[in-house]
Amino acid sequence: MTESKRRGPRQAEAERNDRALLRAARHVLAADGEHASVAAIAAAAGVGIGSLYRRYRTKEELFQRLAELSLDNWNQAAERGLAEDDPWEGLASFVAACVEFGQGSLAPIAGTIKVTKEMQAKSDRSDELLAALVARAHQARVLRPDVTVVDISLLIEQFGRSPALDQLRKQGREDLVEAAAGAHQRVLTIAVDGLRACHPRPLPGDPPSDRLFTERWAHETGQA
Amino acid sequence: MTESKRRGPRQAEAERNDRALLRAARHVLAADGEHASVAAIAAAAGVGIGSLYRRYRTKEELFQRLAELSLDNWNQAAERGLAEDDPWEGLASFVAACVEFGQGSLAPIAGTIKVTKEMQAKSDRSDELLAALVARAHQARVLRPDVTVVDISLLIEQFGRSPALDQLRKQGREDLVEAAAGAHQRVLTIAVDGLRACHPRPLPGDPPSDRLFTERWAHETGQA
DNA sequence: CTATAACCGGAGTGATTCGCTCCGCAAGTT
DNA sequence: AACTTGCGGAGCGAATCACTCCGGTTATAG
Repeated sequence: MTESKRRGPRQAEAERNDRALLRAARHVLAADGEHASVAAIAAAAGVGIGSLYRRYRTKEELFQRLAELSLDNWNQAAERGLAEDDPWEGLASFVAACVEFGQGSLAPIAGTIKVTKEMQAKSDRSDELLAALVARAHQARVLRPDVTVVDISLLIEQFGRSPALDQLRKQGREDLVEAAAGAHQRVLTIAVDGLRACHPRPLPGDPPSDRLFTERWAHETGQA
Repeated sequence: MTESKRRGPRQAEAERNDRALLRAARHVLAADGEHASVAAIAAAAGVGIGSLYRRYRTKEELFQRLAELSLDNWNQAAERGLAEDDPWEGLASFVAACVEFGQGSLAPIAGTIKVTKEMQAKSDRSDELLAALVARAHQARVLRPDVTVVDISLLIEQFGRSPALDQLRKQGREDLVEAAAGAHQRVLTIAVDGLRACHPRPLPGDPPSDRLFTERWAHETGQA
């Protein structure tokens, strides 16, 4: 074999484990918050602690990678949404994709993430993409007129976790996890329908400031 | 004074502290999940650890009291909602009251609560009250026809916590807490509007099973 | 088959945090 | 002043944390 990919006998298993780790980290982070332990993450992924530490030198490094993946997922979902013809469906599918990924699971560790220049660029791009999605929906008059970009972000964060799902998963009730996921989808559908332009009454209070997001992330710019 | 109430020189301070403790416990539980420490709760309430343990013999006893308060609040809110003339306003105000109380903050400790006969009675009553609220809204044709009692419960649980609010509170950014609370209200208004009967399309998936709730609470019946 | 390289799992380690106790002190009452 | 009641937090053993280290296992090469 002259392939440049395979570098070891158990490379395939290693890649599977890596994916399982990142997925498990989201779930455990959602269930346990910022105190989520590496032991719990490794156990949820079905791998040993040693395997986790071979890939990520520290817990922070794993979380950093998770934050990067989350931003990538956000941007990809937004691009797919903009590629759709229907402005409403584009926005709705974007919200659904972010929720399904579990975008809200990293809220508890937001303050511990180092914002590198690379991350900052991705974050800026995510702001632009969401603004474009919202503007397009407003122009098509399918989105409630006083809904802002921040409202959408908060809605995604609010639904980015499911307390019922988290707890059932931790209890090991895998039989109910699917039902809980379906129920979560239902409630999300209800909330998204509340964004439609058919509701005449204005939203209460002032439009929310984006400081509700910017102030929650660390701003020390390390190196990429 | 022949009053039977005052039993000591600092009784008033003690009552204030007790209220502050219960309030702080909800906030810390929301922010830290099931691993919330008594030290964090006492600090958030502005009292010493000793004062906490004089009122509650163990951490579990405090959580137990919190669960009882939560059920009481639920039932009182439901009764107020039924007392309103407008079926829609009655349901909406019930949901808002439960969300504001932070009903969702005890989801992480649901599995650790002992269900006494007293609690079970209150829980049964809460089921009846919510069913009545929902049935009345359905009969008035103001509630989306395929919305069930479980959907409403999940919506309340979903909004019973605000990740942004929790994190800002933990960071001590009291200046932004008010703004975050207002923003949370906005998003809740959006979601509740999604419950209105004006949405013709059916909800996805099967109606959710109430096992999503019953299976998450411990069932060992201790004594009241 | 054997040898070897790559990767695995988890027991062990020092440091930290946990729930909880105990006690000296402050604040009211008489 | 004497006394009662509640206060705060230092300190304790136990539990848990992030992380290291190494003997075992699996897949390929010869």
